[in-house]
Amino acid sequence: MGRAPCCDKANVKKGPWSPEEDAKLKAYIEKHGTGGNWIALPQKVGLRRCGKSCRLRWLNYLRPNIKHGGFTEEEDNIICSLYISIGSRWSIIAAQLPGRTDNDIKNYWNGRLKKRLLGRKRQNNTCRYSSSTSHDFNKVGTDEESQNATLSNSSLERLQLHIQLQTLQNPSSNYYTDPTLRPKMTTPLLSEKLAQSLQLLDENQHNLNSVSSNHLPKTDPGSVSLEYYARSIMAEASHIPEGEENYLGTPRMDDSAVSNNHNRQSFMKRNTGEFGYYNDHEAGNIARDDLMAWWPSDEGGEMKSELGFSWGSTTGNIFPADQGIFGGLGSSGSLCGITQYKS
DNA sequence: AACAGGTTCAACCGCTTTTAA
DNA sequence: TTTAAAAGCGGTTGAACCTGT
Repeated sequence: MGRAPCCDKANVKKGPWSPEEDAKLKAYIEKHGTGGNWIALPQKVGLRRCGKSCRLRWLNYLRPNIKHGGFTEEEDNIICSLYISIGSRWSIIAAQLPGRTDNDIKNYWNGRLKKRLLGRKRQNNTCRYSSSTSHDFNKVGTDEESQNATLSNSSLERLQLHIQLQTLQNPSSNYYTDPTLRPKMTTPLLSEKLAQSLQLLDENQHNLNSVSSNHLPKTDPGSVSLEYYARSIMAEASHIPEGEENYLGTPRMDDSAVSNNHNRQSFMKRNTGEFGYYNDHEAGNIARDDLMAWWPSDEGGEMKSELGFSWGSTTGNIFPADQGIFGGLGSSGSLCGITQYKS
């Protein structure tokens, strides 16, 4: 038994909105507001539309200060970074881009940005994953369906796939020391940041083995790879002030934090998408449920894990977590190893 | 000019989350 | 605390438009 429909489907108009409908809805909301009840709104406005349809039309098209098209390079960078980091959380991504709607960003990503970033699915039977390290995906597996399924995964999964393929094709390859094995990022800025971060990791990779915490899993370097840096970059990039584009990979501390040698943690709130920082000594006060869950469980179960970033001069400066928070490692203030731990 | 295939984007669908009674 | 309704969200669809042959 399903739930009751939100409106009378038989008597509701569907399809594109006419200018008259737009004008009616816009005029009413501008004068009276939504009244906090979209379902009741169409009747008040005098529209034969579903309340959900009105809401969508208002939010995506009619409300003031909406921008359509003409995405800037900066916006591209933000979208790419966030998508790599958090996946298709369009509403959260949209929250970082004033005037943009989740629908717009989703369309832009699916229609253009993804293709630009990842290349076409296939071109002459190959996947143009990276211009410098293109792979023939037909070499991996023979089942057409499974290939398509793989190729339609998120960019993050594709990045992981890239790494896996590298490992499969060349088990002795070292992802950390051989730049040719790393996928290229779309934009020069992001690419540069990634390179910086990876370089810092190269220098500090040994720290991964020096964490003393029972909470940390053993870390397979192959699994602590690109996604962590991409995620780090995303979190960092969102806070880079204008004119300070190169600060990534160095500690972001305020004066007191520096003088007290306190490390800082970045976080992203689950509901608002808000980014923030707090110092180590505050970590225990953070409502863990507020934090973003970043990692889906392996087999499609609920998302349980959370991700913390940390950096600074100490190693293993982990949240006081007993169920699913991770160690970050730092050396010379760099963002480097970040370790996942699932509860 | 006609057609096919690709792209764009508004809108819908159905599921999940939140809210309020 | 429970439950139903509303809101929010992301995936998908399909019509309009674009581009190449």
